[in-house]
Amino acid sequence: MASDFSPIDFKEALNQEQYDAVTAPEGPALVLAGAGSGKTRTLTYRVAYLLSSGIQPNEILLLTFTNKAAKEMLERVEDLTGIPRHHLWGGTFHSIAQRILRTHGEAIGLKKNYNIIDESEAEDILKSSIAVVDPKFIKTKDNPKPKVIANLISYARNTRTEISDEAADRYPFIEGIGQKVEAFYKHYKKSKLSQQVTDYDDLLELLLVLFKENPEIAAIYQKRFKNILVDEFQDTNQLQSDIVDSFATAHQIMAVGDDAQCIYTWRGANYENIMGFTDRHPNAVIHKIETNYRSTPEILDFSNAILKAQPSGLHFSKELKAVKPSGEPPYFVPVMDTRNQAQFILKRIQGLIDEGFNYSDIAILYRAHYHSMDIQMELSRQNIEYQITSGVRFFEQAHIRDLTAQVRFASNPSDITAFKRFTGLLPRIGPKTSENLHKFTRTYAEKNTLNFCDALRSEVVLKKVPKDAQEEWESLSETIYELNQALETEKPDAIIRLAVDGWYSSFIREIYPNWTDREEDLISLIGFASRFDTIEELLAQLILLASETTERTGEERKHCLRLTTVHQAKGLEFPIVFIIGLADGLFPLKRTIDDGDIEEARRLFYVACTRAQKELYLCYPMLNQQGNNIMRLNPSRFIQEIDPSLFQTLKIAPNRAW
DNA sequence: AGTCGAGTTCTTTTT
DNA sequence: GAACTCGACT
Repeated sequence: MASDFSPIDFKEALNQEQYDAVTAPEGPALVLAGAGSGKTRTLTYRVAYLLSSGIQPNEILLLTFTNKAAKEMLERVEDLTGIPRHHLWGGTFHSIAQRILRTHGEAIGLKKNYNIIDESEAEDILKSSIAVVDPKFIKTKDNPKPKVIANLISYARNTRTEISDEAADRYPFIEGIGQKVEAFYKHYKKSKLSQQVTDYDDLLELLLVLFKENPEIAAIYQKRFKNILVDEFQDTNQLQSDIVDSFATAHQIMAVGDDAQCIYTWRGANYENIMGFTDRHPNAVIHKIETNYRSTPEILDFSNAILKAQPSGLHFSKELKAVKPSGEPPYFVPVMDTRNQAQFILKRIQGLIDEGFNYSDIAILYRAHYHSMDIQMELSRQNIEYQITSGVRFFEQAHIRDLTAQVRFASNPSDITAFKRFTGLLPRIGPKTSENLHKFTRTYAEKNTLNFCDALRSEVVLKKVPKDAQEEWESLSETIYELNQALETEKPDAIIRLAVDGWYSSFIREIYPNWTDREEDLISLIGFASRFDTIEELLAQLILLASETTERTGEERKHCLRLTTVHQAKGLEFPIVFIIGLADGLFPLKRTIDDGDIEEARRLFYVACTRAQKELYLCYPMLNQQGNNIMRLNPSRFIQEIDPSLFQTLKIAPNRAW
């Protein structure tokens, strides 16, 4: 209990800037916290401060951008105050929305057991919708692909613009594209509702619909959350901003962010949210936190110089002030090519280890995953362990999705998307056959007033299954039926265990040569499931926690070298940072130069550099070879625009040892 | 009509 | 290495 904890000495724990923000009186506040200035610290102490001044845990809403951030902050609050983290409402916008919809969704036609689908499933549904609405559309070569349309729709929804306008904007040369995409979307929406599934954007949109149509439900939360805190405010989009507004009707909000670190506009992040905060909350107080505890003055000077190249007027002026002792200016390292780059980095790392650094002190950052290929190869060649926050996430692995699809379906038999996923594993069953089977079973079940999962294992249905699949079908349908029955009585972990031991366990043995690895994953899923009280909550979190990457080896890997994209490195810090591929075409990417947002790429570079505490290496490969053709590359424009006195160029002769 | 297999192309960022 | 295309096969 909180009383067991000695009162926190806020004055002692914080600097003046932080203290002012943490103890700010009621009313809207905007905290502009630069990189490394203790943003998380400020936010967690703010929560602790509120709690210590008598606010109840369930009166605080803490909205974060990632699950990781939410977890970290709640843990720190718990350490500080002793209040268990689950007493607080903290999480991503999506997970909070999910939580509320699970309770009140029925008011807008969402059953309690609705399922959340991921991006690829959403694409599949959209694709079938397009095929229904306009069968010729997909076959016409000049038309955008379903994936691109899905992207466009999502962007429009997140920025709260008309889908038809967005489509017409992007494809002015396609006749009537606006109406078409609009029609696709309408069908897609209907399809999801009939399956009782929601995509990511639905969670946010439907929450707003729920609040709008049911003011009495909205009032519950508006009244309850006396304090709303939003992290990474610069990366919120219009949809999220509207959600914040729908909670904070009395301006009881503290937004924390750094406009210089806005790197998600491609996902609809709206710079205006932070820049126009004081307009929407007229009495807002701005707190600037500019003391940087992370980096040497040299690294900070360099980072500040990146921002100086920004066109003026689009940002709050700020300059990070260093308190750390002086170090070496950042190294600019031209290398021949990416292989050479890998060799340089490995040699230098060896040197750093000899100097007494640990592998875990070192991070290698890059713009895109594939930039790290050569480094990865070199690292495994030399048997150096590394931790990579890779593109493939735990939940997205095929076997995890196969298994959860079964549980999902048993829990919500209208989820045809899930049905297609696992039935499609059987021979001679593709999307079409799967759909027909579902339709047939439904009619049969209705006629005989049978439970759907019961009907699935009947003789009549079996006869409709292609011959090659019938044997597997008997075992599969039995498992689905068992799962469905178990939902009533069993806990989530028991249900997952049932699925792991069922049809799928024999199936993976036949399909995958490395089935033992995969079975291990599935078994770890049972452990994960035991953390949840209801199967709905488990299924939701499995999707929403998708970014919780393959961390099962997490514990033993903590001590090793980190490879990560700049985006995923946000919020982290390392004594030694290597940024690789700093050439025009790689960072910024060619695509960004051609038709992207250079300003955002520059902010991304700023984020990358401000991760470094002691030493920063900027590697520039002069040649890039893709396939057979070799191309000359220019140094990244972001380095060229910086005063050369702020960094030192390292000349490495091909054979010179470090 | 729908599924399967071989061959080909191209790699952003995440809830 | 995955995702997509295209032609062959049931």
